[in-house]
Order: sequence, then structure tokens, then C-alpha cells
Amino acid sequence: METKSRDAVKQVINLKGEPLDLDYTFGSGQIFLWRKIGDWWLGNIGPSAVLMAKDGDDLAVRCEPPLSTVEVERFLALDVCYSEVTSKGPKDPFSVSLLERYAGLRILRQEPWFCLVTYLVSASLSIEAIEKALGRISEGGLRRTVDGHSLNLFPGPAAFLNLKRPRRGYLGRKWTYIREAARKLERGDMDFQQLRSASYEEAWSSLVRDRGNGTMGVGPKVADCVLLFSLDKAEAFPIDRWVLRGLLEHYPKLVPLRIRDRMEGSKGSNLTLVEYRELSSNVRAYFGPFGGWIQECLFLDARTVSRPTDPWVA
DNA sequence: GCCCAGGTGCGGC
DNA sequence: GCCGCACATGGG
Repeated sequence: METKSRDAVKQVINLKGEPLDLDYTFGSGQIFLWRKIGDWWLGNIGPSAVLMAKDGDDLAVRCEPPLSTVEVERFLALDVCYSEVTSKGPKDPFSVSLLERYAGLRILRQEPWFCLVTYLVSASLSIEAIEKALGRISEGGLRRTVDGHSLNLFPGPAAFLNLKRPRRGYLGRKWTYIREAARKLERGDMDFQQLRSASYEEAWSSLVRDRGNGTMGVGPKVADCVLLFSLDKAEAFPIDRWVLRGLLEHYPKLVPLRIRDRMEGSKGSNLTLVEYRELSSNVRAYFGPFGGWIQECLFLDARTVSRPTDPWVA
């Protein structure tokens, strides 16, 4: 009989000077269901519960069940050189200052299914509400514990299909969209590996709902989020209301005149599909192959200006 | 109560 | 194609 919870093996990953800021990375709103406990961040990578903390140029990691170093590095995208992100980005002062200010904010390689569900749910919800909804769904998942800290794994597509709604009407039609996506994955009508190896344009077009094709609930912005955060499309540049505000303020030349005029009028109506494509094309040409990494800084910056009290953003 | 939140689908012009 | 609205739901 064990009298106390056993300690998971502690791994140490040397970062070799590669910038990594866990607070920016996990607090930026790109991923959900990770939480900070003291100096440690707790969440899951695949089937494992994970604790990680920075220690100088090292990263301390505890996993249960254990993961290889490569699996952790892959999740954190440590194979992407930050110096390349910087050098391949535009040289205007604001972009440069963003990457300096948020140095070490890395775009994670999330699990695609969880990422898809996250952004299907996200439409027109606050970050707090998204977190809450995902947490409720994950109550139907397997429980994992590392060093006495527990969490629920997010249910996969097959497990999700066996779930009951927490309560009637919960998430409305979004619940149906998630279910349909799960079915497509189970049937093989949607294949993340194919999307990962396809070009950005191909993958985007096959995800977006347009004239009966694509996936219900996946518009242009959700598609960009899934591609950037889980399918290795670093040039994807999701444009939500915050990023649009940031672009209007700092890069008005990139925003087609028609959009600029309409936004100045009063409250922001949404972009049409055609407008989104045009703006997206402009910003991807400008920000380059790692545009998504700058997008996340821009998102954080635009939100910080408006909400300076957010926990990890100040 | 009212407004806003990492948008999207739909029906009417 | 574009516009306006419904959609859920928690927090300020």
C-alpha cells in the first residue's frame, strides 16, 4: 500500500537558448484547460498529465504516464527557431517590438480534435466562457493525476459521441456541430493527417464551410485557428475582432478601404467571407511564413490595451 | 436589465 | 454578394 502519491519522474529539458515563456504561451488564449499552480503549469499532452516549469535555461517536466523528451518538445514547438520567426517577419518597428515584448510566446502544436472543438465553441464567446464550456465537456473524459494534481483528459471523437449533454440545450447548435465533426473523423471524411500535409490554401478551403462543402460551424476564422494551432500552418493568421482592431490601428494600409470605412462608422459588423479572404491574403503576404506567431502577439496586445488586468497578460 | 464576448448560418434583398 | 438577425451564456 502506498501511503502517499508517488512522484512522477522529473525530466529536465535544456532549451539551448531557445526562448520560452510559459505564461505568455499558456495565457495567450491559444489553448485552454491549462492552469497555473505556483510556478508550474498543469495540463495534458496526449494521454499524459503534465506539470512544467521554467528553471533558467532548463525546462522541468513531470508526466504521468511518462512522455519522451521529443514528445514534449514537439508540443512546445521547440523545433521552431525563434530567431527564424524574427528574421522572417517584417521589419517595421511595431512588429519588431511585438516579438520583443512577447519573446518566448510559442505557438503550440495542439491536438487537432481538441483544437477544432475549442474554436467551434469559441464563436462569439468570451475566453472565460470558452474555458468553462470545454471544462464541462472534459468532465466526461478520463482522469489523470501527476504529483497529486488531477485533471480530465478531453474526450476523443468516439468518446464524445457517447457523451450526454450536461444539460438540455447546452451549447445549442454548436453541440451538433461538434458531433458532426466527430462523425466525419470517425468515418474518415475528415483527416487531420491529410490537412497537415496539404498546403495552407488547400487545407483552409477544405475546412471552411462554403456552398455545402467543409464543416458546419467552421468559418474562415475558426479554420485559421485550427490550422495555426494544431496543423503546422504557421502562416495562418486568424482575424477576429481583436486582431482586426489591431490591424486597423497599426497596419491600416493592409486593410481594404471598404472594410476600414465600415468599421469607422460605429460598432464592428463582421467581415464577409470575401472580405476575410482579401484581408487574409494581404496580411499573409505582409507577415510571412510565421505570421501566425506575430498574430498571437497582436491579439494579446490588442486585448491588453483594452483589458490591462488580465492575469498573464500584464 | 443591458452590453459584450477569439463568429457562423440563414433568409431576404 | 451583402446585410441583419438569431444563437448561447457568463461577467461587468
